[in-house]
Amino acid sequence: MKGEADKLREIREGFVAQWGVMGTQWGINRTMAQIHALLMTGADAMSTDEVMEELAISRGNAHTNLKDLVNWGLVRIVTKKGERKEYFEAEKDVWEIFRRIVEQRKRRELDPALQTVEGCAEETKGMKTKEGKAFHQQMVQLEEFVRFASKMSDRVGSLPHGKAMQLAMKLFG
Amino acid sequence: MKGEADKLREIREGFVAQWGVMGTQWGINRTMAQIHALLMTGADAMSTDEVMEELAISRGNAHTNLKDLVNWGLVRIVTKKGERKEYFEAEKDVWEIFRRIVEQRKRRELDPALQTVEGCAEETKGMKTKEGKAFHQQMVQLEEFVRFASKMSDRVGSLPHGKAMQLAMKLFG
DNA sequence: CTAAAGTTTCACTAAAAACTGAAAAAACAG
DNA sequence: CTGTTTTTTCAGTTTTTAGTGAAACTTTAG
Repeated sequence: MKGEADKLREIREGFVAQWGVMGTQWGINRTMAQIHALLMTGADAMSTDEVMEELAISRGNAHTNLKDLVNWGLVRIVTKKGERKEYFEAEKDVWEIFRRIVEQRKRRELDPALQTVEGCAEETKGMKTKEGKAFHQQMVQLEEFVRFASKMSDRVGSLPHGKAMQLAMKLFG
Repeated sequence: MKGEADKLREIREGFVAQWGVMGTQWGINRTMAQIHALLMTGADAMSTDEVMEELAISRGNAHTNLKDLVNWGLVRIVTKKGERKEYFEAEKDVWEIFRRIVEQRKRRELDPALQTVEGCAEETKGMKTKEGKAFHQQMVQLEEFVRFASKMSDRVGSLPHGKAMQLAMKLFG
């Protein structure tokens, strides 16, 4: 008969693998998503070596992706007293995870888009031809939208979990 | 002296190129983003050959990405009377573009995630160990969140432009 | 039907991204 | 300091994804 611990390990491995696959579809690399899943579902913080072992990946790969996760604010470094090694621990609160992701994506995707679109809108401001006006108009629309999205991201980031849910539910029924 | 048309062409080319770069960061391939930018900022629908010419890409590439854009609902096929060729025309309304993207991403990213997480929550339902309970709890949290996100996506998709802005502004100031 | 125009597919190539493993650098205990 | 442990970097390799171009297929005009 199979113990509960074995069954859990199996299910967890399945989750980690699946999360990895989904990561690739999200435009995140597989390893990073897998490490995240692993840390998110584990009781204790893990060392680089433990992560390497568990996922059968190289040190370089483990290291880079752990550090990337730290940069995303999804994982933090902890140290155990008397030990020299770094351990990694994931943020587990789902709303907090969401906030961090929104924040980063805003920074990486929205902000650069805004710059581009702003520039194009500015440079076509006074155009007189039909094409020029249409292009300018399109850029203005886009700019407005990106600004809006940007603002929304900021707001989401500043709402605490419960409040957000409440408001959103009121808004959308 | 440089004419307005020339300047516009230059700016537009810049926009198309930039949009392509941003596409890659969004996890969308460069060509697809470029074609989208091209069609979004042009007055008329374009044929496959025109797109090939403008972006200096192969027929296969142009074809595949145009069809992908059609599948995303961001571009539609139009035919000119008396002509046999297919022409492609982009949705230009920014809010409508946003809705389509939300809809597709939900289908491609949220729905599969929900399945995975649901499964893991279900399979660990009755677990008795500390680890088992913790894992289950984490899965339940995730499931709730994904369901919430899913619902929000649907709601966004069903709101008309003006209404959405209004409501959102009220909500977030 | 036949031929021309247009669309789709696909084996192959090119480019980009991810990963490895080992060496270098940094941190630290004694 | 010196030796040991741990972290970081990076040149080279593998894997994955994107793109090419020509052939196959489809559609329609004559």
